[in-house]
Amino acid sequence: MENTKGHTILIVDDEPDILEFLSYNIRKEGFKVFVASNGQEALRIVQQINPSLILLDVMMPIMDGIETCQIIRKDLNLNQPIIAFLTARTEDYAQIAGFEAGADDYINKPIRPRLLLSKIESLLRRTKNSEIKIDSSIQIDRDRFLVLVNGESLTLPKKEFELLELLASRPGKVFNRDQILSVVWGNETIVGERTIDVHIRKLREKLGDDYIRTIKGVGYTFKEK
Amino acid sequence: MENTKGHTILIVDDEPDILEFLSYNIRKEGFKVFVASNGQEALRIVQQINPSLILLDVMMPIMDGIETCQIIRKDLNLNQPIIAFLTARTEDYAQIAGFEAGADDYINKPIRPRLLLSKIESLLRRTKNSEIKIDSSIQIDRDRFLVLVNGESLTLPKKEFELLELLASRPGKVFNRDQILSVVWGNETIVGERTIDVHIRKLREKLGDDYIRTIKGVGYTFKEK
DNA sequence: CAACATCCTTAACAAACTCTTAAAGTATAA
DNA sequence: TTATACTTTAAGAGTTTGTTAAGGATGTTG
Repeated sequence: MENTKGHTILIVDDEPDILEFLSYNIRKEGFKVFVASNGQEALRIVQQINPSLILLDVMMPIMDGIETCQIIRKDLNLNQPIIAFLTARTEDYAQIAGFEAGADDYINKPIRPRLLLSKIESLLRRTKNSEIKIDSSIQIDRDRFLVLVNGESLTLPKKEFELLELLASRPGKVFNRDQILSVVWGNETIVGERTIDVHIRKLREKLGDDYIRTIKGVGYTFKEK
Repeated sequence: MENTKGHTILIVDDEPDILEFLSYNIRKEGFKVFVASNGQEALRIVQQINPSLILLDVMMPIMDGIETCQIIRKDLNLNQPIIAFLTARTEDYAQIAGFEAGADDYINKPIRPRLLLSKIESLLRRTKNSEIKIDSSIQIDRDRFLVLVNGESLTLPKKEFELLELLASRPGKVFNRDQILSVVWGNETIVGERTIDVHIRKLREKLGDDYIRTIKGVGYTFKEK
């Protein structure tokens, strides 16, 4: 996979302190950073630099983040950037509006640099990676929580999706029950012996029996190729 | 089976506390331990020490674990190490990305020393490369739990697979019944005298009679070359 | 807020598969 | 030849997984 460094990032916030704090930290990691202090300014800059990622404050004078986001999403000439909103924890209503406007993620203030940076890297990685294409007959879209099987699109419940995502991330590899449990359920959660099987059952019901194979005494594997 | 001690382990994490905690515990068990605090440093050290196993934090500054893993996996000059990711359960996306990047396993934080050590031992027990290639006519793939014989792929039951794995791990070497029992069945399990023979029978049935030879009064051996 | 829907988990039983054993047959070495 | 060690077969004991239904938790809608 490609190095995430060298990407262009635009930060939009009306508070100069935050702008400086963020740009300093992000620049230090080797990204190209541009800044804007309101939505209008942001739009102008976006046209010129075509950033890979925009960190967008929600509450700003002149033009707020949600409006800005909507305008960017409608602009078909743009190489659509990843957009992450910066919000205070209390503005939870904003998150919903934000997703509707086309945001990819949220970052809560106060912002911890280290967490921010790893989130940025993971967001940038997602550009290339948000779709797993197993073969022509099945596709997994992480952003939309969607699975395409033979042209039909399915939305799976969370656990089923995560389980499928894990198995499909390495077709052919056999995942044993411990590995499945600790990825999908976490190490602390204790669930009964049959829980995995039931979810496998449901996946097979929805996808067809050809995709997931049982290796008895070992685990499960997603069909290769 | 070979002692797992004496292996070289590289631990990579940006938090000094974790680094110290882990290296103390792992060293105590007799492993050679090296440490690095980010991906770049890890890459340099890997070149020099060629570790058997790398414990790799996902979120790190400068270069994160996933990128590091990808680079290592692409380096054909390297004797490919086993790679286990260290993750917090909340970073669920990272776990899956980790598998895609070529991880063999992952260990969830917070880390409990006992569990960690037993996981390390079980990881090291695998051969470094997950494929044993005996010759052009037979191949054993642990990841996929698969045996390729003359182009045909077989999935063997667990015990048969483990037995074959043992014999094939050192073609030509004669394993006596005690050795086979203690590796495949474990030292505690007591099974009858004929059990091994029956499994050998089944293997010969599936692979053909040419691969496993009986040395009467001594044990079994896998054909050399 | 009641009624309804969805998801996750569990429990109980069924089904499938694996492993072990016993028993009888065959090869081998002394 | 005869004892010993291995081979082969088949049955059933044992283990693992599949399936179904039901209940609790949570979310959604009128």
